[in-house]
Amino acid sequence: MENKKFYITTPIYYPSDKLHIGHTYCTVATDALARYHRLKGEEVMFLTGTDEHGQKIENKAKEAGVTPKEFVDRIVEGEGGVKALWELMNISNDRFIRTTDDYHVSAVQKLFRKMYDKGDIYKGTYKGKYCTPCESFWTESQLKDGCCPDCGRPVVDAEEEAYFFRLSKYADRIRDLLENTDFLQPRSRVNEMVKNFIDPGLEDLCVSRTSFTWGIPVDFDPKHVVYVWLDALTNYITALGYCNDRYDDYDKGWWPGVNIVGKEIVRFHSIIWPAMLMSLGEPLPKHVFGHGWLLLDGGKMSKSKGNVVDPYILAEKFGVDALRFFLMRTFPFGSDGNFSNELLIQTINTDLANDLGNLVSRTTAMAGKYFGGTLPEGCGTWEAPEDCDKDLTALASGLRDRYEDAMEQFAPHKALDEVFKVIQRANKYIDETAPWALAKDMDANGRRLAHVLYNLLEATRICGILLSPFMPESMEKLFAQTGAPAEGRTWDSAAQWGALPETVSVTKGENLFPRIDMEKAIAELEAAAAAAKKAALPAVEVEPQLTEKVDFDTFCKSDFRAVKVKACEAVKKSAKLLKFTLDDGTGVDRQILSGIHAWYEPEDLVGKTLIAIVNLPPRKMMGLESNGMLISAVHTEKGEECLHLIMVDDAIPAGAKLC
RNA sequence: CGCGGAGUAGAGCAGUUGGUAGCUCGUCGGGCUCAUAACCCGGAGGUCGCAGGUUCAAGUCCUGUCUCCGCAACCA
Repeated sequence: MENKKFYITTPIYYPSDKLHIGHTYCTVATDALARYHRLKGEEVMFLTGTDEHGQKIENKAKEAGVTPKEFVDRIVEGEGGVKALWELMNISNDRFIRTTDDYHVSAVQKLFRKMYDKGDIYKGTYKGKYCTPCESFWTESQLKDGCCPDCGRPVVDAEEEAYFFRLSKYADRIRDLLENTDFLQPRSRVNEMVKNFIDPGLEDLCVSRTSFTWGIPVDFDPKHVVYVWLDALTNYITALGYCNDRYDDYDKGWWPGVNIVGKEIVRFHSIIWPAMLMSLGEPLPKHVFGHGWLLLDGGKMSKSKGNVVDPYILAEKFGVDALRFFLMRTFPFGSDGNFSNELLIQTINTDLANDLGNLVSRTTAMAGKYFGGTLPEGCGTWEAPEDCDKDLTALASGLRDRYEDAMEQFAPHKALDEVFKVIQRANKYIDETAPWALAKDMDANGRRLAHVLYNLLEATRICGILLSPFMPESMEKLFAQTGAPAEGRTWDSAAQWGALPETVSVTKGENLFPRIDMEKAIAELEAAAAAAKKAALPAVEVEPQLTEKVDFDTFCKSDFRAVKVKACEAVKKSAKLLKFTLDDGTGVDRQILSGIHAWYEPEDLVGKTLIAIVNLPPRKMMGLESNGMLISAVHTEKGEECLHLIMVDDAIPAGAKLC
């Protein structure tokens, strides 16, 4: 019997910058769904990847002084890059596609031609507003006050030759797909798409560009590159081998699959993507699910706001599983949610430390204390179950099915809620049965006590199985402590109360989820964020050089001299100023004030030979007169100003002129 | 202007097909001591933005209205 095939994808991310918690959210969710289907015994293919073409990356690479490929290589493969992040987050993707991969490039060219031959792609003229300095086309609606939204300069009417996809031809079928099937989820997204885009009428779509070159060339017309629609969306099938020989899974029945996407690209996935597949004569995705966003302080997180959350820091600090769990547990998958560090820590403490971790801890501790870690034979049954026994077993036995319902609806937050109802019930069960009281008379109550502990282990086992798609590593540790064997960790066994052998060996191990000190952790996170911000600043920055020329005579008028520090003291009531008494070779002491106390202590400077300009007009500072200026080298390091006084060889006599 | 979403206890949020308003934190009181100062029970606290309407019954449907947020060609 062949197992059911399940294909699931994340969007391919745009590697113009480091990925943040939002990308992590999406990928973790898809991973949990993939692992859930694997747990059910299905054959799973899980794809993620990167969308590497386009003008923005071309520009970013230019700024960085590297080729576009070098630029994306660094972000995708490099340290702290996309692949490293997924590895850290324990993402179980089977494949990773980069749109710069050879097989994808040639496949896109082939299917472009296929659609062209069919007549669904045709050559036309792209008319729009063009910003010459930015070399960008804009539509009427994109313009800000009639000017380029990027640079604010005026735009001109322009047109260029381009290829178009006959999207309009498929409008009716798309409307039907959206309105009358469960293709697009959650359902709330349907109205948005239909009202915004279908109702006003679908226009044909420009699918090629000549204004930049970082893309897949149209092979029969190489001055055009394929625009992102065809390039990016088709990754879901080229990665299976569609139109290429690299893989042969497309023909093996892996397609159609499920596309998990962020809400901002629902439009492309629910209108353009199915239309393209219709044109190619291929099956449509089973579902496109548009999840919500993680917001910060109620607003969008973005690089420009400087409020992006770094998943690396969080995973390192709180653990990968805790972070994964938090993301899935806290936010309804289909809608937006407000991210905060406080909420993260609170969720970890409440659900993982207090409820689940503590349940495991007290259960395993008691099994060890009262039975040496192995419960007696026969502990799985009890002749006269009390209400609390029935309650717990009933709730836990039915858990798998309720969990499955939620997961099938793409509602992991609901599935987790069901699991934690059982965990909370189990904690209550301990209070109700009071094992420590039973343990006082083992002769009379030993069998009852063993049964109580067995029930707790069973409830924990079932929860552990269902939590493993979310927290794979931690559940391994949990099973190691509660002694559940491999056959007691399966999907089937999650619906079987009593699947745990009675005499497994139970060991109390380390705390699965340590409690987090909220105040301390928040303080550390803020410090880390500040440090990261600092690290992002350029290592060394110097003032740009002046382009304006100064004529030689003017330069010669500046009288630079070597001077020796005879005395130096801080100016009272001034944070910055030092007062220098200098020997300038004239025999008369010269006094200069300099605002460098932040960098130098006065006693360290006495006797040094410095450089000063001596013919500046006198100037009063803090009531003291300064005659000239000491010369320093200044630069910025990690956003911090640095200053070095120019000190020269003490062999140079006071008053020596610099020229 | 258009489209979409949100307004529910002090805070943050749940509330599939309309039928006694829930959760986490906080707060007040009690219990327990197996456990990660954790666990269990109970109390206080909400006219579910506002105004109408449908209904035996509406946070849940309809109409109007106010406020906030997002989207408007690629940012999960």
